[in-house]
Amino acid sequence: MFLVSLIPIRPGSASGGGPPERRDAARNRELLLAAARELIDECGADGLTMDKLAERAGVGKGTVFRRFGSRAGLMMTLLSDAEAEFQGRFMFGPPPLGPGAPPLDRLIAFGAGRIGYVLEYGDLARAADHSLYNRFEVPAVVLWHRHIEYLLRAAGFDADPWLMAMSLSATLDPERLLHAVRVHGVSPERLEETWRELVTRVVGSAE
Amino acid sequence: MFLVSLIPIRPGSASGGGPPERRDAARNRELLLAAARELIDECGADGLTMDKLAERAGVGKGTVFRRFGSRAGLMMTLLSDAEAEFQGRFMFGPPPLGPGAPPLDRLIAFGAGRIGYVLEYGDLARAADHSLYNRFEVPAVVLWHRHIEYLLRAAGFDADPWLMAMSLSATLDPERLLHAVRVHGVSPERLEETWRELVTRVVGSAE
DNA sequence: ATACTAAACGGACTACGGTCCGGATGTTAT
DNA sequence: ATAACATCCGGACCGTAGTCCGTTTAGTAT
Repeated sequence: MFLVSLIPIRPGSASGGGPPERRDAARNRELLLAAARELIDECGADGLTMDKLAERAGVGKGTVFRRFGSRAGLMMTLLSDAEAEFQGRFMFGPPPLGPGAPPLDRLIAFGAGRIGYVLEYGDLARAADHSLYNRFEVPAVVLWHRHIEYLLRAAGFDADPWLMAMSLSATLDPERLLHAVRVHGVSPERLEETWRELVTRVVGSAE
Repeated sequence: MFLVSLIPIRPGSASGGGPPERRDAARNRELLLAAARELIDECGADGLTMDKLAERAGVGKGTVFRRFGSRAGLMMTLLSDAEAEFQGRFMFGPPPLGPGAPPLDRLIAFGAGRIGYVLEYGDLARAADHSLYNRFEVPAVVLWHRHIEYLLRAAGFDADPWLMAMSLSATLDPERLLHAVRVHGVSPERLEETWRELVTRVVGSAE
């Protein structure tokens, strides 16, 4: 089963190609991930700074950035298990999220799944999204986009599915979802219902 | 004609309430705005730093932040004329953007107007959007949201117009629009067309 | 004019993300 | 075992947004 990484750099020992990782590097990665989880437990994802992380893990700051590339890269790594699980569900899992259900049902389920994911991981998901530069070029983000585009096409939506997929993705942006829930008290059910309404109408008129 | 400021702080001598501004403060504001426009001409909006701005204007850094609150606040101030003009058009101007046209036509025109605005001001609009904290609570942003919500209701959309307006707003986010245009070569016409498609379908099925 | 006060000033300071490079370390070929 | 080499390490360093507080100054009352 092919999964697309949330992170653009080597995720460990797997993912073919290059030479294997040196043992000290692997050890430091584990130290860093453990320290990161500790810090997030104590201070929340927003309270994690790269300096604190380096100190806690007992490594230099350069090591942190060599491993993860950026703060967002670190957050993506911490989410990669959950991300892989979600990818597995919408690509190969049971309907309606996985293949087998009508495209519209899959689209609705995809949004609900993504909303649940974002609300579950909260600040972590938001921090992982804050790439600033290539926020839209992260492999996993590209995959979501292509999945939505594919479902739109499958549902018979022919007018610029690529761009419409981009617009629909915008709706699921973690920052916006969390803001709606935390500041305006919107319930997850309302979020899911609005997504359902949105995609139903976008796809529905395409028949 | 009531216009809602893009910036939450006193925009100058007008906007009643508090005591008038001291003359040195007013002079420094003008110095800063002139210096900011110069720097943006020379280095682009992304190349403007608060230190360079303070130095160029010949004032202390503290003064810059007392005036504008943040980098995003400065950018909003620089955009406030254009923003006021846009507000005037969609609230009081001629149809289809202004009142008089059917709600759906106004919605379509609003998106097209906003797309044009974002593409015209580019990095400046993006920088102004980067508040990070209360990005969604800026008065002008709230106004756009309420305008979309109002038009949705007027068009007969009854299922959670507030949240649907938020979803539709997400589509017009400067970062996304600029990314689509600059990285993926999407034309403004395609953006407008997708917006038209989106709101037509959302509103259309509501009858 | 003078004294007084509230506002504004300036720039040193902090916090943070991210970069750099000389030195240390693991891996591998001989 | 040794040498050679690629990789990794650490932490000093940088640029930037934003804060703080002792000092200065504009407006005002006398």
